[in-house]
Amino acid sequence: MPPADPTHTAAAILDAAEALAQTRGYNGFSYRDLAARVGITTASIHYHFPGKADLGVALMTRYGDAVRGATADLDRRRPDAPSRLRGYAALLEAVLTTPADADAGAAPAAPAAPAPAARVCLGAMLASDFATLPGPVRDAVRTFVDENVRWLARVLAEGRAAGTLAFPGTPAAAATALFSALEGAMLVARAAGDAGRYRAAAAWVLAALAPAAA
Amino acid sequence: MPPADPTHTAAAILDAAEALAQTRGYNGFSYRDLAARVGITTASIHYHFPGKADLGVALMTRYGDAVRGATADLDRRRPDAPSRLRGYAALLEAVLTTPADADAGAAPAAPAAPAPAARVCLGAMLASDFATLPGPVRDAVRTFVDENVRWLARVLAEGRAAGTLAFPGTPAAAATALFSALEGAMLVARAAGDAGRYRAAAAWVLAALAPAAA
DNA sequence: GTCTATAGGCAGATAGAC
DNA sequence: GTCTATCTGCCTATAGAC
Repeated sequence: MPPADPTHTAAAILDAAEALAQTRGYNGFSYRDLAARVGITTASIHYHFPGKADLGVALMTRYGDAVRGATADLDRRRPDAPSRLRGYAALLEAVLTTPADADAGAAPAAPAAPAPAARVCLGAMLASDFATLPGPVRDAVRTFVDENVRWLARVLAEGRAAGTLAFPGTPAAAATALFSALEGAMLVARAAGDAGRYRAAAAWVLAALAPAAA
Repeated sequence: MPPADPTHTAAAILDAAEALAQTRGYNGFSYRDLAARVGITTASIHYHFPGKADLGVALMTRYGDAVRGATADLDRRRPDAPSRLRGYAALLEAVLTTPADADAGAAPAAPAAPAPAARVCLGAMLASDFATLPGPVRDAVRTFVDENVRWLARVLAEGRAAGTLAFPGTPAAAATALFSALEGAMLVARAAGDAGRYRAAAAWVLAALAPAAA
């Protein structure tokens, strides 16, 4: 164990925080939880992230970077708009099916936790906690939502122009609805304890965007 | 002030708890917050609701009852499926535009709160908090989601049969997607600080369900 | 029913040694 | 960088008087 590697430690903290925030929300985990999972003390975490707001911003920013990278990949590797949208939906589905304790070392059997629960897109979780978020974290959440909706709107517009997609209204409105449906479906699927609910909702929205459908 | 009216006091507690839970989530408010708003002490609240789980169940159940009443009204008063769906969307929009402090007495200027934030459907808020919810509250959330999706599926099926709606897939899948989109749109709209985002998303999904659209 | 008083625990955060 | 130790404040909850 390399006891001195700030980058690694910070990343490990963020990994643990991400898993916890995606399952329990911004107020649902503490420095104590992180410390236990990463294997250091809370004071050490404060060294890397002075306040929880700093952690929150770093978390949402890193997550946004990852999603941006993934959508850029879809732009490169997928041939048309429908395929890109399917790829985006699959991206979120992967979050939903990633084990909640898929990083960090500890946290074997929950001592007093209600029970396990699936992960949800970090954007949806922090949007739910919006009222209690520090200002800077709010800004990061807004940026994440805007970026995703803008990317979807662009893909939607391209698909319509190419004739591979058909839908009423503006691409922006459709993008907001699509993003909302996917994020909402993650919450519904988790509450139902059935990832199939997400798949069904995602497939339906995508089908509704098909040129010959509706 | 009638100092002895259990029904009224319990209702006042639930009113305050509802407003807080819709803005800040299940873990975002305390007995102390409620006590301050209702004008009694935390011990008195424990008299009406022994534990927070009891409060949570009562909260979600009462909310579900109210929505059930509203959908039953739509069944009675609206002539066709599209109109009923518009009414349902308007129902949720009303939640979003209801001031967060639309009940209880106190809570004038927030002393250390990040800022005000809109309400969101209680079902969406508690679904976000799902991992941290006591078992009985989880069950109540599941029931709420199921009931709403089932109602939407029934309306969707009737609309398709009557030719007033057209959509791909099963009514159940469409209902899940529709519900997810509306709930998700509330979160997006609040994060954006713009209720218009909800309206745009809701209008789009409803347009996508029109017989001639897509 | 509502109160005062208090328990016992966890939260985020800091000081200072190593 | 990481630690021990500690502070202050909030949380849910209970005991017992009125």
